[in-house]
Amino acid sequence: MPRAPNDTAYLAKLQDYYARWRSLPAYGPLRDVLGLASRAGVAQVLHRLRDSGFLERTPAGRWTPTARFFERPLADAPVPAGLPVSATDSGEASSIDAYLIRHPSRTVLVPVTGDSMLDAGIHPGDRVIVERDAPARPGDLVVAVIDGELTLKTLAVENGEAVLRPANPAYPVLRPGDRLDLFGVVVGLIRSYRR
Amino acid sequence: MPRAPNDTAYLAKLQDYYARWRSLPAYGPLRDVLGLASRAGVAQVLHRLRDSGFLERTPAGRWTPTARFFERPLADAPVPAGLPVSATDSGEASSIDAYLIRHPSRTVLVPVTGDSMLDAGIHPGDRVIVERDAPARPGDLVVAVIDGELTLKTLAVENGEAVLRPANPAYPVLRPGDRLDLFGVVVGLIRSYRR
DNA sequence: GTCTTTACTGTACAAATGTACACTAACAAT
DNA sequence: ATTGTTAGTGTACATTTGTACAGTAAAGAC
Repeated sequence: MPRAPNDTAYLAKLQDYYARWRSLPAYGPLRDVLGLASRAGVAQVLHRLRDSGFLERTPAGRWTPTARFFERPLADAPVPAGLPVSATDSGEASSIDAYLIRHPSRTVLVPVTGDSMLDAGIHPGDRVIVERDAPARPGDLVVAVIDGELTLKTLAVENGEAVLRPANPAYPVLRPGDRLDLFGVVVGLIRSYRR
Repeated sequence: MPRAPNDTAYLAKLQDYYARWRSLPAYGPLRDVLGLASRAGVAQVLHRLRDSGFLERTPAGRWTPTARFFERPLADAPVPAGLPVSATDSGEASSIDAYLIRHPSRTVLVPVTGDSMLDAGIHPGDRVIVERDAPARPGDLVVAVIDGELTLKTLAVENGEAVLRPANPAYPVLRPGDRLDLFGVVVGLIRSYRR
C-alpha cells in the first residue's frame, strides 16, 4: 500500500471540515472525509496528529483541535528571485486571535461606521479590536464616549489638555476637558473583503 | 419534577463547555454537563436548542453550534449609561479566525511592505489574508507574483487585458499580459496597533 | 378540585462507535 | 535478496450511541 505519511494533507482536510462545521465527525464519517478505507486507519491518523500536537481529547473522550490546529502559515513578504516556491509557506505561523487579542475577557469588537478615520486606514465596515480599561497614552487610537456614542479618535495632548483628534481634517478636534470618558484602547483591526 | 424550561442555563453550560473544548460531547457526558439524569432528557434539550437556532447537525449527524450560539448577551460589558446598545456588538463569531478564514488549508497570511496600497487603507506592517487558488474577478484585491516578488494590487481589465492597478497613483499600472501569475486573492486584513 | 400541558425520568434496542489484532503492500537500507 | 519499517486494510467485539416509548412529577387553566 502507498507509503505516504501525508499527515499534512489529512490535517488540511480536518481543518477545512472543522472550519465548515465547528466539529469533528466520528471515525465512520471521518473515513470518507480523509479518503481512507477503514476506521482503523482513521484512528492511526488521529493518534499521529495528537502526537504532533494538533489534536487532543476532551474529558468526554472526543477528539478536538488544539491551538496549534488553528495556526495559519505566514508567507515571506519580499520573495527572492527564487520565486513562488518559497512563497508558499515559511516556517512561522500564528493564530490570528492569539496575534491580536491578549486579554480576551476585556476585549470586544466594535464595528466602524463613518469615515472620520479614513486617513488612518480605517474604513467603514472594518472592526476595531478594543481593549477596555487599558491605559491610554498620547498617540493611541482610542474609542471614547461622546454624547452617549462611541467615537474613534486619536488621543493627543495640547497644552496639557487631552484632546481627541480625527484622522480626517474635515472633522473638528474634540476637547472634552476633564469629562473625557474612554471606552477603551484600539489594539487591532480586522477587515473582510468578502461580498 | 421541576417545571423549568430553563434552556438559557442549558445553553450557557454548552457555551462554556464549547469555549473550553471546542467540541460538544455525546449524550452520555452531556447528561452530566447539563445536570440531567437521563440521556433522553439531553435529547429534548438539544432538539429545543436546535429549534431555537442555537444548534444544528453536521452531515455526520453530530450536534454543532450555529452562529447564533456565539452571540453575546448585550449586558456582557459594563457599558456607560446612555450608551447605544449597538456599541457592544452582538452576533459576533467565536473567533476572528472563524470570521475571516473559510478555507484554512488554502489560506496564508502575507505581511505588507511598501505603501503602494496606502490609499486602499492597507498599511505597511498589516497582514493580508490570502486565499490561494481562489477565482479572481476584476475589482478584487490580489497578490501577484511579479519578477519573483509578491505584489499587492487591484485586478482590473483594460481593453480585454488583465492589468494590476496600485491604489497609490504614484505607482504605475502593471500590464503583465498573459504572463499574469496570481498568488491568491485577498479575503481579509488584520492590523495590530501594539508596539 | 379535575384536566391539560410540560419537562423530565427510566427502559429498551438497533445501530454506530472506538479499539485491538492480524495481515498486507510499498518502500529503504544493507 | 533479505530484512525491517511504515501506513494502511479488514475483521471482530464489547461499549456506547441516539432515539422511541411509556411513565411521572410539577405547574397552570378551568
